[in-house]
Amino acid sequence: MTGGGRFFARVYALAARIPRGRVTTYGEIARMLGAPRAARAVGWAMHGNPHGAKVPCHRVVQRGGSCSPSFRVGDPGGQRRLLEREGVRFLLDGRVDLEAHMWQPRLDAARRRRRR
DNA sequence: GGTTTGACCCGTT
DNA sequence: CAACGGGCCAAAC
Repeated sequence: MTGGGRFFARVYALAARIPRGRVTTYGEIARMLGAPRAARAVGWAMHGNPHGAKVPCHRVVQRGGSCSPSFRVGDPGGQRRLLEREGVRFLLDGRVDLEAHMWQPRLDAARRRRRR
């Protein structure tokens, strides 16, 4: 509501909730926040991410599953390496298999309940 | 308080 | 399939 840049805070909070080995898209985050057109703003929040490693921004990819074009962690393809390290599988095109790794809070919660 | 920017998304060429 | 342009939104300058 009111005030201010709660938007960023919400983006960070949501991104921080992304489980390991799971990914989501900027647009999806925007949608969860109630602003389906604010994908750009989400990317911006990540750009100014003050929380550092607290917010796994590397788990946020583009809609098609491709890694962010300007994502630099010091090494080219660093994001992919990080994701692969978490067990995320990549397609031959170099894109994340969203079908398999798209973060779905609902399913994740259910999965936890089953202790999967 | 208007202008610029930016780690996006989608339709068209 | 790659390139281009327009739209949308929220912060920084």
